[in-house]
Amino acid sequence: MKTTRNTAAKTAVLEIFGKSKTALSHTEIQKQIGDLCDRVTIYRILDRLVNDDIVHKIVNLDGTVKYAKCHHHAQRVHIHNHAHFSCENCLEITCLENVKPSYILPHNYKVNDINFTLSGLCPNCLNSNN
Amino acid sequence: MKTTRNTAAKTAVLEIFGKSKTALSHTEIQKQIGDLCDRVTIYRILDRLVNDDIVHKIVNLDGTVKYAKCHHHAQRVHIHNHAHFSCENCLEITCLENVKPSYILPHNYKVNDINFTLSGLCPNCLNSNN
DNA sequence: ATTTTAAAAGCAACTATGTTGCATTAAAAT
DNA sequence: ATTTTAATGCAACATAGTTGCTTTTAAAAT
Ligand SMILES: [Mn+2]
Ligand SMILES: [Mn+2]
Ligand SMILES: [Zn+2]
Ligand SMILES: [Zn+2]
Repeated sequence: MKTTRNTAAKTAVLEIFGKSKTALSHTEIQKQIGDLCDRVTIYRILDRLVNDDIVHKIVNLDGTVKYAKCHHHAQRVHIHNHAHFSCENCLEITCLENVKPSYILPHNYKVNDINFTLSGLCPNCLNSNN
Repeated sequence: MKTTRNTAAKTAVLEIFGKSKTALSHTEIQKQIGDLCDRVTIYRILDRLVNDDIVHKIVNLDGTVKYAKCHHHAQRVHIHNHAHFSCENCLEITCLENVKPSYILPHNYKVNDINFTLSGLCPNCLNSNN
């Protein structure tokens, strides 16, 4: 069993996630980290955090990849089956933890992971853009 | 109104889509196209086909982007709200045209597009792997 | 407290994917 | 046949992510 270590960089990344209400891309994290660590290190930290079910990965229709903290640890089978909203205007991606899709799958499919992303206009942009 | 033209390259791409039962990446199409046209041309054809609602774009959790023919033209509001299945073993992505997620969104969100991708093991790989 | 060990980081080089500008070609309307 | 402009080719660029290898360092063992 390989142990996971608490490094300065990892702590900084987790702190950034803690402060953010929206999902963050590698680049956005890098901007906040500055030169505290190398950009490769951020990639590796994100990989580890995803592996340890501490953050989850969100892939948008435009190809951008973002990460957000998990708010639902207890479960044994850890699937992020909630929706994500991607605003085409402000480009923010938010977890909609309470929006869970229901669907009926044909037999003989084994689902390990779900990516459910809705794009459009978020409440903020819908109001101001009218 | 700008008109769309039928070129040799576009015809070839459409033919490739016609023959394929699974979704195709730019690279996969390029391999089949050979040197019939430049790789940039394939990108531009795919963009046009997506714009014209002839194919739709699928983004997988591993970041790979694939395209598949649309089988549902008639509708006015053209949203590809069906599920896609991405097999972690054979790496094929298939449209599950009949699997449509239902979900309840909070007020004030305007949805323009949906990306709903399930990853796991497809029926083929589930059988042969165990 | 000191030593050990292997996880994590730094750095450079590389790959993969997608984009842009501009000159040239060719589909299709006239 | 001529005209128009969508589409292509090509080169250069941009961005995101990966890999190999050495060095550093967290934390376990002593
Ligand atoms: Mn989420
Ligand atoms: Mn589809
Ligand atoms: Zn917004
Ligand atoms: Zn499979």
